[in-house]
Amino acid sequence: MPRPRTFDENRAVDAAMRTFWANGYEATTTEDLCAATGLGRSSIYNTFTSKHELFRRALLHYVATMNATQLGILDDEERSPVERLRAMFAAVIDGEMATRRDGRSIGCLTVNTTVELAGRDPEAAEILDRDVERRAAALRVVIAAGQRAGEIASARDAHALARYLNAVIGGMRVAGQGGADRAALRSIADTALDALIG
Amino acid sequence: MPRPRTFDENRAVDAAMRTFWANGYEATTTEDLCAATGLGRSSIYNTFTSKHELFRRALLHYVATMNATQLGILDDEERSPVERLRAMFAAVIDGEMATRRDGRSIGCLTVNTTVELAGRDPEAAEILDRDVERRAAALRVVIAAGQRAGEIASARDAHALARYLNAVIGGMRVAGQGGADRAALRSIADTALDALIG
DNA sequence: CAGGTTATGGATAGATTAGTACAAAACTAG
DNA sequence: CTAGTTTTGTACTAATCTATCCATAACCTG
Repeated sequence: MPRPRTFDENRAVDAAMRTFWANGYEATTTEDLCAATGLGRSSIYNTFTSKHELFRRALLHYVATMNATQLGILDDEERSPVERLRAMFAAVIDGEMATRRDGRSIGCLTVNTTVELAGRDPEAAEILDRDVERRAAALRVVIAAGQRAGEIASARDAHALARYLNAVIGGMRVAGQGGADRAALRSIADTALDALIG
Repeated sequence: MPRPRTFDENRAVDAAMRTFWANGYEATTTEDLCAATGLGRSSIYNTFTSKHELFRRALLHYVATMNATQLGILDDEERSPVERLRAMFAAVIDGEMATRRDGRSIGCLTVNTTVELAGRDPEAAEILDRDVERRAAALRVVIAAGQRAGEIASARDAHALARYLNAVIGGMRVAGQGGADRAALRSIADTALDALIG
Protein backbone atom coordinates (compact mmCIF):
# COMPACT_ATOMS: atom_id res chain seq x y z
CA MET A 1 0.00 0.00 0.00
CA PRO A 2 2.82 2.43 0.52
CA ARG A 3 4.08 4.50 -2.32
CA PRO A 4 7.27 2.85 -3.60
CA ARG A 5 10.57 4.61 -4.13
CA THR A 6 11.33 5.75 -7.63
CA PHE A 7 15.09 5.44 -7.13
CA ASP A 8 17.54 2.67 -6.39
CA GLU A 9 18.96 3.09 -2.92
CA ASN A 10 22.24 1.41 -3.85
CA ARG A 11 22.72 3.70 -6.81
CA ALA A 12 22.18 6.67 -4.54
CA VAL A 13 24.75 5.41 -2.04
CA ASP A 14 27.17 4.83 -4.90
CA ALA A 15 26.72 8.36 -6.21
CA ALA A 16 27.16 9.79 -2.72
CA MET A 17 30.29 7.69 -2.28
CA ARG A 18 31.86 9.18 -5.39
CA THR A 19 31.09 12.68 -4.21
CA PHE A 20 32.58 12.16 -0.75
CA TRP A 21 35.52 10.43 -2.39
CA ALA A 22 36.26 13.31 -4.71
CA ASN A 23 35.62 16.19 -2.31
CA GLY A 24 35.96 14.86 1.21
CA TYR A 25 33.36 14.82 3.95
CA GLU A 26 33.38 18.44 5.08
CA ALA A 27 33.59 19.96 1.61
CA THR A 28 30.61 17.94 0.39
CA THR A 29 27.33 19.78 0.97
CA THR A 30 23.92 18.22 1.16
CA GLU A 31 23.12 20.01 -2.06
CA ASP A 32 26.11 18.33 -3.71
CA LEU A 33 24.60 15.05 -2.59
CA CYS A 34 21.23 15.98 -4.06
CA ALA A 35 22.85 16.87 -7.36
CA ALA A 36 24.97 13.72 -7.46
CA THR A 37 22.16 11.35 -6.57
CA GLY A 38 19.45 13.19 -8.46
CA LEU A 39 17.30 13.08 -5.33
CA GLY A 40 15.59 15.86 -3.46
CA ARG A 41 16.45 16.78 0.11
CA SER A 42 13.37 15.03 1.42
CA SER A 43 14.22 11.74 -0.21
CA ILE A 44 17.77 11.84 1.08
CA TYR A 45 16.83 12.65 4.66
CA ASN A 46 13.87 10.30 4.55
CA THR A 47 16.10 7.47 3.43
CA PHE A 48 19.41 8.18 5.16
CA THR A 49 18.46 10.39 8.14
CA SER A 50 21.58 12.58 8.01
CA LYS A 51 24.62 13.55 6.02
CA HIS A 52 26.78 11.66 8.46
CA GLU A 53 24.73 8.49 8.18
CA LEU A 54 24.81 8.69 4.39
CA PHE A 55 28.55 9.04 4.62
CA ARG A 56 28.74 5.96 6.82
CA ARG A 57 26.74 4.03 4.24
CA ALA A 58 28.97 5.37 1.46
CA LEU A 59 32.12 4.33 3.31
CA LEU A 60 30.74 0.86 3.97
CA HIS A 61 29.82 0.61 0.31
CA TYR A 62 33.34 1.58 -0.64
CA VAL A 63 35.08 -1.02 1.48
CA ALA A 64 32.57 -3.65 0.39
CA THR A 65 33.12 -3.02 -3.32
CA MET A 66 36.38 -1.28 -4.18
CA ASN A 67 38.60 -2.91 -1.62
CA ALA A 68 36.83 -6.22 -1.93
CA THR A 69 38.07 -6.31 -5.51
CA GLN A 70 41.60 -6.17 -4.18
CA LEU A 71 40.90 -8.95 -1.72
CA GLY A 72 39.61 -11.01 -4.63
CA ILE A 73 42.91 -10.56 -6.40
CA LEU A 74 44.80 -11.67 -3.32
CA ASP A 75 42.65 -14.78 -3.07
CA ASP A 76 43.15 -15.77 -6.70
CA GLU A 77 44.49 -19.31 -6.50
CA GLU A 78 45.42 -19.30 -10.17
CA ARG A 79 48.43 -17.10 -9.61
CA SER A 80 51.52 -17.51 -7.51
CA PRO A 81 51.75 -15.39 -4.35
CA VAL A 82 54.10 -12.79 -5.80
CA GLU A 83 52.03 -12.59 -8.95
CA ARG A 84 49.05 -11.81 -6.75
CA LEU A 85 50.94 -9.02 -5.04
CA ARG A 86 51.96 -7.61 -8.42
CA ALA A 87 48.37 -7.82 -9.62
CA MET A 88 47.19 -6.03 -6.50
CA PHE A 89 49.63 -3.19 -7.08
CA ALA A 90 48.56 -3.04 -10.71
CA ALA A 91 44.95 -2.72 -9.57
CA VAL A 92 45.89 0.11 -7.23
CA ILE A 93 47.68 1.91 -10.05
CA ASP A 94 44.79 1.38 -12.47
CA GLY A 95 42.44 2.76 -9.84
CA GLU A 96 44.59 5.84 -9.39
CA MET A 97 44.72 6.42 -13.12
CA ALA A 98 40.98 5.91 -13.50
CA THR A 99 40.13 8.79 -11.16
CA ARG A 100 42.78 11.14 -12.46
CA ARG A 101 41.69 14.64 -13.42
CA ASP A 102 43.91 17.67 -13.95
CA GLY A 103 46.98 15.59 -13.27
CA ARG A 104 45.90 14.33 -9.86
CA SER A 105 43.89 11.37 -8.70
CA ILE A 106 41.28 11.49 -5.96
CA GLY A 107 43.09 8.71 -4.11
CA CYS A 108 41.31 6.15 -2.01
CA LEU A 109 38.27 6.89 0.14
CA THR A 110 39.61 4.88 3.07
CA VAL A 111 42.91 6.75 3.04
CA ASN A 112 41.16 10.08 2.59
CA THR A 113 38.82 9.33 5.46
CA THR A 114 41.64 8.13 7.70
CA VAL A 115 43.33 11.47 7.14
CA GLU A 116 40.28 13.70 7.35
CA LEU A 117 38.02 12.02 9.90
CA ALA A 118 39.48 9.07 11.79
CA GLY A 119 40.63 11.26 14.67
CA ARG A 120 37.20 12.69 15.44
CA ASP A 121 34.66 10.22 14.02
CA PRO A 122 34.64 6.95 15.97
CA GLU A 123 32.14 5.30 13.65
CA ALA A 124 34.27 5.98 10.60
CA ALA A 125 37.38 4.94 12.52
CA GLU A 126 35.85 1.61 13.36
CA ILE A 127 34.96 0.87 9.75
CA LEU A 128 38.47 1.82 8.69
CA ASP A 129 40.10 -0.28 11.38
CA ARG A 130 38.13 -3.31 10.32
CA ASP A 131 39.03 -2.75 6.70
CA VAL A 132 42.73 -2.42 7.47
CA GLU A 133 42.60 -5.63 9.45
CA ARG A 134 40.85 -7.49 6.65
CA ARG A 135 43.37 -6.32 4.10
CA ALA A 136 46.30 -7.09 6.38
CA ALA A 137 44.95 -10.59 7.02
CA ALA A 138 44.63 -11.28 3.30
CA LEU A 139 48.13 -9.98 2.71
CA ARG A 140 49.53 -12.14 5.49
CA VAL A 141 48.11 -15.27 3.90
CA VAL A 142 49.64 -14.47 0.53
CA ILE A 143 52.97 -13.47 2.05
CA ALA A 144 53.19 -16.62 4.14
CA ALA A 145 52.43 -18.72 1.07
CA GLY A 146 55.12 -16.88 -0.85
CA GLN A 147 57.63 -17.53 1.89
CA ARG A 148 56.80 -21.21 2.00
CA ALA A 149 57.13 -21.42 -1.77
CA GLY A 150 60.47 -19.64 -1.65
CA GLU A 151 59.18 -16.83 -3.86
CA ILE A 152 59.56 -14.35 -1.01
CA ALA A 153 63.07 -14.34 0.36
CA SER A 154 62.55 -11.89 3.21
CA ALA A 155 62.88 -13.49 6.61
CA ARG A 156 60.66 -10.89 8.25
CA ASP A 157 57.42 -12.25 9.62
CA ALA A 158 54.28 -12.01 7.54
CA HIS A 159 52.69 -9.53 9.96
CA ALA A 160 55.45 -7.00 9.45
CA LEU A 161 55.53 -7.47 5.69
CA ALA A 162 51.76 -7.08 5.45
CA ARG A 163 51.86 -3.85 7.45
CA TYR A 164 54.61 -2.64 5.22
CA LEU A 165 52.74 -3.37 1.99
CA ASN A 166 49.64 -1.70 3.38
CA ALA A 167 51.66 1.40 4.15
CA VAL A 168 53.17 1.41 0.67
CA ILE A 169 49.70 1.26 -0.86
CA GLY A 170 48.62 4.20 1.26
CA GLY A 171 51.73 6.08 0.22
CA MET A 172 51.01 5.38 -3.44
CA ARG A 173 47.53 6.76 -2.95
CA VAL A 174 48.90 9.96 -1.49
CA ALA A 175 51.48 10.13 -4.27
CA GLY A 176 48.70 9.79 -6.84
CA GLN A 177 46.85 12.69 -5.27
CA GLY A 178 50.10 14.60 -5.35
CA GLY A 179 50.35 14.13 -9.09
CA ALA A 180 52.42 10.97 -9.58
CA ASP A 181 51.82 9.44 -13.00
CA ARG A 182 51.58 5.80 -13.95
CA ALA A 183 55.31 5.31 -14.43
CA ALA A 184 56.08 6.86 -11.04
CA LEU A 185 53.54 4.67 -9.27
CA ARG A 186 54.78 1.60 -11.08
CA SER A 187 58.34 2.29 -10.01
CA ILE A 188 57.22 2.72 -6.39
CA ALA A 189 55.42 -0.62 -6.50
CA ASP A 190 58.33 -2.41 -8.16
CA THR A 191 60.78 -1.00 -5.66
CA ALA A 192 58.52 -1.91 -2.76
CA LEU A 193 58.52 -5.55 -3.83
CA ASP A 194 62.32 -5.59 -3.76
CA ALA A 195 62.02 -5.65 0.03
CA LEU A 196 60.22 -8.99 -0.14
CA ILE A 197 61.93 -10.63 -3.10
CA GLY A 198 65.43 -9.38 -2.44
CA MET B 1 53.44 56.66 15.49
CA PRO B 2 51.34 53.63 14.74
CA ARG B 3 50.05 51.50 17.53
CA PRO B 4 52.24 48.38 17.67
CA ARG B 5 50.97 44.82 17.67
CA THR B 6 50.65 43.14 20.99
CA PHE B 7 51.23 39.66 19.55
CA ASP B 8 53.96 37.86 17.67
CA GLU B 9 52.90 37.16 14.12
CA ASN B 10 55.04 34.03 13.90
CA ARG B 11 53.53 32.61 17.05
CA ALA B 12 50.08 33.21 15.62
CA VAL B 13 50.97 31.43 12.39
CA ASP B 14 52.39 28.57 14.40
CA ALA B 15 49.23 28.24 16.48
CA ALA B 16 47.08 28.36 13.35
CA MET B 17 49.30 25.71 11.76
CA ARG B 18 48.71 23.34 14.65
CA THR B 19 44.98 23.85 14.42
CA PHE B 20 44.82 23.19 10.68
CA TRP B 21 47.15 20.25 11.18
CA ALA B 22 44.96 18.65 13.81
CA ASN B 23 41.56 19.37 12.28
CA GLY B 24 42.04 19.95 8.58
CA TYR B 25 41.23 23.05 6.58
CA GLU B 26 37.47 22.78 6.25
CA ALA B 27 36.81 21.64 9.80
CA THR B 28 38.78 24.54 11.24
CA THR B 29 36.57 27.57 11.86
CA THR B 30 37.74 31.14 12.16
CA GLU B 31 36.67 30.98 15.78
CA ASP B 32 38.95 27.97 16.28
CA LEU B 33 41.74 30.11 14.91
CA CYS B 34 40.87 32.95 17.28
CA ALA B 35 40.92 30.56 20.22
CA ALA B 36 44.18 28.92 19.16
CA THR B 37 46.02 32.16 18.50
CA GLY B 38 44.43 34.12 21.32
CA LEU B 39 43.62 36.89 18.84
CA GLY B 40 40.35 38.55 18.02
CA ARG B 41 38.73 38.39 14.62
CA SER B 42 39.86 41.89 13.75
CA SER B 43 43.49 41.13 14.43
CA ILE B 44 43.41 37.97 12.37
CA TYR B 45 41.72 39.52 9.38
CA ASN B 46 43.76 42.69 9.70
CA THR B 47 46.96 40.66 9.65
CA PHE B 48 46.15 37.74 7.37
CA THR B 49 43.26 38.98 5.20
CA SER B 50 41.44 35.62 5.02
CA LYS B 51 41.22 32.13 6.41
CA HIS B 52 42.66 30.80 3.19
CA GLU B 53 45.62 33.16 3.30
CA LEU B 54 46.32 32.27 6.91
CA PHE B 55 46.25 28.65 5.90
CA ARG B 56 48.72 29.35 3.13
CA ARG B 57 51.03 31.01 5.65
CA ALA B 58 50.57 28.10 8.04
CA LEU B 59 51.43 25.58 5.33
CA LEU B 60 54.53 27.54 4.32
CA HIS B 61 55.53 27.70 7.96
CA TYR B 62 55.12 23.95 8.23
CA VAL B 63 57.30 23.08 5.26
CA ALA B 64 59.87 25.66 6.35
CA THR B 65 60.17 24.27 9.87
CA MET B 66 59.00 20.69 10.30
CA ASN B 67 60.17 19.30 6.99
CA ALA B 68 63.29 21.42 7.01
CA THR B 69 64.32 19.49 10.10
CA GLN B 70 64.20 16.32 8.05
CA LEU B 71 66.24 17.90 5.28
CA GLY B 72 68.81 18.84 7.90
CA ILE B 73 69.08 15.21 8.92
CA LEU B 74 69.61 14.18 5.30
CA ASP B 75 72.36 16.75 4.92
CA ASP B 76 74.20 15.67 8.05
CA GLU B 77 77.70 14.89 6.80
CA GLU B 78 78.63 13.24 10.07
CA ARG B 79 76.64 10.15 9.30
CA SER B 80 76.83 7.62 6.50
CA PRO B 81 74.06 7.76 3.87
CA VAL B 82 72.11 4.82 5.24
CA GLU B 83 72.45 6.14 8.77
CA ARG B 84 70.92 9.38 7.54
CA LEU B 85 67.99 7.51 6.06
CA ARG B 86 67.50 5.64 9.31
CA ALA B 87 67.67 8.87 11.26
CA MET B 88 65.09 10.41 8.96
CA PHE B 89 62.71 7.52 9.51
CA ALA B 90 63.31 7.79 13.24
CA ALA B 91 62.41 11.48 13.09
CA VAL B 92 59.20 10.65 11.22
CA ILE B 93 58.29 8.09 13.85
CA ASP B 94 59.10 10.44 16.71
CA GLY B 95 56.94 13.07 15.05
CA GLU B 96 54.05 10.66 14.75
CA MET B 97 54.38 9.66 18.40
CA ALA B 98 54.61 13.29 19.53
CA THR B 99 51.19 14.18 18.10
CA ARG B 100 49.45 11.02 19.20
CA ARG B 101 46.20 11.38 21.11
CA ASP B 102 43.58 8.70 21.72
CA GLY B 103 45.73 6.17 19.92
CA ARG B 104 46.05 8.10 16.66
CA SER B 105 48.46 10.71 15.42
CA ILE B 106 47.48 13.78 13.44
CA GLY B 107 49.87 12.80 10.69
CA CYS B 108 51.72 15.33 8.59
CA LEU B 109 50.24 18.61 7.41
CA THR B 110 51.61 18.20 3.90
CA VAL B 111 50.12 14.74 3.55
CA ASN B 112 46.84 15.89 5.08
CA THR B 113 46.69 18.86 2.73
CA THR B 114 47.58 16.75 -0.29
CA VAL B 115 44.63 14.53 0.53
CA GLU B 116 42.15 17.22 1.50
CA LEU B 117 42.98 20.16 -0.74
CA ALA B 118 45.53 19.54 -3.49
CA GLY B 119 42.84 18.73 -6.02
CA ARG B 120 40.98 22.01 -5.67
CA ASP B 121 43.46 24.52 -4.25
CA PRO B 122 46.17 25.40 -6.78
CA GLU B 123 48.09 27.57 -4.30
CA ALA B 124 48.32 24.78 -1.77
CA ALA B 125 49.16 22.32 -4.53
CA GLU B 126 52.07 24.44 -5.67
CA ILE B 127 53.53 24.65 -2.17
CA LEU B 128 53.17 20.91 -1.80
CA ASP B 129 54.72 20.17 -5.17
CA ARG B 130 57.73 22.29 -4.34
CA ASP B 131 58.11 20.59 -0.98
CA VAL B 132 57.94 17.12 -2.52
CA GLU B 133 60.58 18.11 -5.04
CA ARG B 134 62.90 19.48 -2.36
CA ARG B 135 62.56 16.35 -0.29
CA ALA B 136 63.06 14.10 -3.30
CA ALA B 137 66.15 16.03 -4.31
CA ALA B 138 67.68 15.66 -0.84
CA LEU B 139 66.86 11.98 -0.83
CA ARG B 140 68.43 11.48 -4.26
CA VAL B 141 71.70 12.97 -3.07
CA VAL B 142 71.84 10.69 -0.06
CA ILE B 143 70.84 7.64 -2.07
CA ALA B 144 73.41 8.29 -4.78
CA ALA B 145 76.09 8.69 -2.10
CA GLY B 146 75.01 5.43 -0.53
CA GLN B 147 75.20 3.66 -3.86
CA ARG B 148 78.69 4.99 -4.53
CA ALA B 149 79.78 3.94 -1.06
CA GLY B 150 78.35 0.47 -1.60
CA GLU B 151 76.01 0.87 1.38
CA ILE B 152 72.98 0.76 -0.89
CA ALA B 153 72.98 -2.35 -3.02
CA SER B 154 69.90 -1.62 -5.09
CA ALA B 155 70.67 -1.02 -8.74
CA ARG B 156 67.57 1.11 -9.23
CA ASP B 157 68.28 4.72 -10.06
CA ALA B 158 68.23 7.30 -7.30
CA HIS B 159 65.12 9.00 -8.71
CA ALA B 160 63.06 5.85 -8.35
CA LEU B 161 64.39 5.07 -4.89
CA ALA B 162 63.73 8.62 -3.70
CA ARG B 163 60.14 8.48 -4.96
CA TYR B 164 59.74 5.17 -3.22
CA LEU B 165 61.03 6.43 0.13
CA ASN B 166 58.82 9.47 -0.11
CA ALA B 167 55.81 7.25 -0.67
CA VAL B 168 56.76 5.06 2.29
CA ILE B 169 56.95 8.12 4.52
CA GLY B 170 53.51 9.20 3.37
CA GLY B 171 52.22 5.70 4.02
CA MET B 172 53.69 5.73 7.52
CA ARG B 173 51.92 9.03 8.17
CA VAL B 174 48.60 7.55 7.12
CA ALA B 175 49.31 4.44 9.19
CA GLY B 176 49.99 6.66 12.21
CA GLN B 177 46.64 8.36 11.75
CA GLY B 178 45.11 4.93 11.44
CA GLY B 179 46.47 4.00 14.85
CA ALA B 180 49.82 2.32 14.18
CA ASP B 181 52.05 2.40 17.25
CA ARG B 182 55.78 2.95 17.46
CA ALA B 183 56.70 -0.69 16.93
CA ALA B 184 54.48 -0.95 13.86
CA LEU B 185 55.95 2.18 12.32
CA ARG B 186 59.47 1.03 13.10
CA SER B 187 58.86 -2.28 11.39
CA ILE B 188 57.51 -0.51 8.32
CA ALA B 189 60.60 1.67 8.15
CA ASP B 190 62.99 -1.21 8.66
CA THR B 191 61.27 -3.28 6.00
CA ALA B 192 61.27 -0.36 3.60
CA LEU B 193 65.04 -0.07 3.86
CA ASP B 194 65.41 -3.73 2.90
CA ALA B 195 64.56 -2.65 -0.65
CA LEU B 196 67.65 -0.47 -0.76
CA ILE B 197 70.08 -2.48 1.29
CA GLY B 198 69.05 -5.91 0.07
C1' DC C 1 -11.71 2.50 -7.44
C1' DA C 2 -11.02 3.92 -2.79
C1' DG C 3 -8.24 4.13 1.44
C1' DG C 4 -4.14 3.99 3.71
C1' DT C 5 0.64 4.83 3.53
C1' DT C 6 4.83 6.56 1.96
C1' DA C 7 7.54 9.47 -1.26
C1' DT C 8 8.39 13.83 -2.92
C1' DG C 9 9.01 19.00 -3.79
C1' DG C 10 9.29 23.42 -2.11
C1' DA C 11 9.49 26.50 1.39
C1' DT C 12 11.56 27.37 5.55
C1' DA C 13 13.86 27.18 10.04
C1' DG C 14 17.74 27.77 12.97
C1' DA C 15 22.47 27.51 13.49
C1' DT C 16 26.93 28.48 11.89
C1' DT C 17 30.04 30.36 8.65
C1' DA C 18 33.56 33.76 6.73
C1' DG C 19 34.19 38.27 6.68
C1' DT C 20 33.19 43.55 7.75
C1' DA C 21 32.14 48.15 9.99
C1' DC C 22 33.09 51.14 13.30
C1' DA C 23 34.29 53.28 17.36
C1' DA C 24 37.44 53.46 20.94
C1' DA C 25 41.89 52.28 22.81
C1' DA C 26 46.82 52.44 22.64
C1' DC C 27 51.08 53.59 21.27
C1' DT C 28 54.98 56.60 19.41
C1' DA C 29 57.12 60.54 17.53
C1' DG C 30 57.50 65.11 17.93
C1' DC D 1 50.95 66.10 26.05
C1' DT D 2 49.09 65.83 21.66
C1' DA D 3 48.40 64.50 16.90
C1' DG D 4 48.39 60.77 13.92
C1' DT D 5 48.26 56.08 12.87
C1' DT D 6 47.13 51.35 13.69
C1' DT D 7 45.31 47.85 16.51
C1' DT D 8 41.61 45.76 18.73
C1' DG D 9 36.93 44.43 20.63
C1' DT D 10 32.11 44.29 19.68
C1' DA D 11 28.42 44.10 17.02
C1' DC D 12 26.90 43.02 12.85
C1' DT D 13 26.03 41.22 7.85
C1' DA D 14 25.14 38.18 4.37
C1' DA D 15 25.65 33.84 2.83
C1' DT D 16 25.53 29.03 3.53
C1' DC D 17 24.87 24.96 6.01
C1' DT D 18 22.19 20.89 7.79
C1' DA D 19 17.85 19.54 8.71
C1' DT D 20 12.71 19.85 9.06
C1' DC D 21 7.76 20.85 7.96
C1' DC D 22 3.92 20.25 5.40
C1' DA D 23 0.97 19.85 1.64
C1' DT D 24 0.46 17.12 -2.32
C1' DA D 25 1.37 13.38 -5.38
C1' DA D 26 1.86 8.57 -6.23
C1' DC D 27 1.33 3.95 -5.49
C1' DC D 28 -0.44 -0.74 -3.98
C1' DT D 29 -3.92 -3.62 -1.86
C1' DG D 30 -8.23 -5.07 -1.08
